[in-house]
Amino acid sequence: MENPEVAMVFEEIADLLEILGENPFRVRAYRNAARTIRELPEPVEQVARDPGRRLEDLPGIGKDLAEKIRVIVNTGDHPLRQELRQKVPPGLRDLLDIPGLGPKRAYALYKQLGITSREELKKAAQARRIRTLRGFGAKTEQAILEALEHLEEVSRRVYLAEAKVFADAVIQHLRAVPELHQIEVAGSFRRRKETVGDLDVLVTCDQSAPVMDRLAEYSAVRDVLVRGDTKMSVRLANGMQLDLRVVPEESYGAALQYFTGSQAHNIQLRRRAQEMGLKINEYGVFRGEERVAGRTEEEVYAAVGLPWIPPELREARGEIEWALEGKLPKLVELTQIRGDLHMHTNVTDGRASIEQMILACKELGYQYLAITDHSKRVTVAGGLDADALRAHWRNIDRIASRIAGITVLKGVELDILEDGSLDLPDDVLAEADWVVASIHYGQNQPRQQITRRILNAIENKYVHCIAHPTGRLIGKRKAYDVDLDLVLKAAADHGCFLEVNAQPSRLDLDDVALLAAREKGILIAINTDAHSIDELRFMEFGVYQARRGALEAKDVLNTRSVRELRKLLTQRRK
DNA sequence: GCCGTTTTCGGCCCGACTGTTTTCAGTCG
Repeated sequence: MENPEVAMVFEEIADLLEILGENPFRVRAYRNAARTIRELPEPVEQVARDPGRRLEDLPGIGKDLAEKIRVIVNTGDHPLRQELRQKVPPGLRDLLDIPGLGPKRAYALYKQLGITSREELKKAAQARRIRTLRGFGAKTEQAILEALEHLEEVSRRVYLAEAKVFADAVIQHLRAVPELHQIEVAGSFRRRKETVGDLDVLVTCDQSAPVMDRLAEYSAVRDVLVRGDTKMSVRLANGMQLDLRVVPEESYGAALQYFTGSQAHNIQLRRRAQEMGLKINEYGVFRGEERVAGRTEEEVYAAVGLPWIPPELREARGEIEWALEGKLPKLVELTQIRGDLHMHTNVTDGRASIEQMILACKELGYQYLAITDHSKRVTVAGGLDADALRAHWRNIDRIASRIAGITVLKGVELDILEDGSLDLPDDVLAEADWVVASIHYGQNQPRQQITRRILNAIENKYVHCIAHPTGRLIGKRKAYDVDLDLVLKAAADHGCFLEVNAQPSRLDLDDVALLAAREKGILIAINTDAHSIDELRFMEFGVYQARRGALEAKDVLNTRSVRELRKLLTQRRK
């Protein structure tokens, strides 16, 4: 049983308990457990079945939840969920996604009007029956109707890359206001999550009116939703909501910390403050009435005895412990990237020529690049057979010899075929400087089969790296049903590299997998998989994902010099 | 339901906002 499945049982139990008005801390315990399991880098089922391991050692898992996990992995479900479903129709959970509706009101709607789905809710609202309930009014009823209309848009998350286009543009637009001092986008955007729901923009300024006026007239603002003295919300052209908050200078750091989150990180931080007799809120760190910090984030963290923690790590995955022990990683930075090892040219499905790609990489300041066009199986992309590939490589050599100051590796994106074999024979691969292997076909194979395919590739010494190792397309296509734990183990054992694919829709390996890969000492290549010159700029997003996985420069293959790189590639083939 | 060099019981992050209400519960981030 997969971790997300186990986590979903606990999530549902948490929702149902909450709707029933159970102890909120008991609800939180189930949610914490769900999160722990979802982010566990190995199958929780494996921990449960290993007599040498204790589920109780996992954070937030005590005796009771450990037993429940055992029941779930053995039976696929837990009686408590069934019991709760008797008391609360499961459809009621769907109401929790509607802004303004929480567990209490959802239960009131069910108890008093018998509503058990969004559809029934809509009918009741249209019939003006909701306003008759105590605690509800005409405004709430109207808000529910509107929320139901726009639910898809409201709950939509966009790729970080898309959010960044808007965030950068808004910041640039607002900077023109002379009254503006500081401005930054907080929230999950600042933590560089792979998708972003809305933008939280913080500013300090002499007067808020000119800043808000300027935002209102921005071309990408579709609607102004709310405008007060210190807060303004707008809807952007792509459907995203943007919240602008004006905060006092002396609270800027505290507000930035607060609005950057994550919520789980903030809870841990505040608990620590509490133990020290302090209180943290968005206005500062307080001892009694006295503000002891708040102007900068560094100040806020220092007030609770911690160094500043990079936003990408603020997910309550042990970063506060790292900070306390002086073990915070020195995260890899874009400027440390010396080359890009996965890209395509117009010889297969790319848009730019060999020469254009080389020149563009040189322009980016890289020391090297690898050209990795598709192998023959990928027919839709015009994949190359052995002869065509050899000719392509000769061509690359010829063009590269004319361009000084950058090293060009002759590579290939080698298809891992459905039967587990590789698309080109070893003698051809041996002639390549660099081989990335990946799956394009047979993505729906059962777990064992598809895992075996990837292991075959890892075990072949001519394969340097596995590209986009899970094949997911965020929000569009699920990952292959691959046993990532086995893949990581094999990669570590065989010295095979794994990729973070920097395409905004891919970004796999993801942060959680990277944390596990880092533990195992696997070297990660951050590659753009660019199909055009523009896409070389996606490197930034790959680096963000690597940072969320706590990777340092030493953990990343393509921070190495050409010499070191060549040495590592040779080692792999021994 | 979890957790503990102040605790095995009594805590569990914190404040703003909204709409509904006459002092606040529910929701949200």
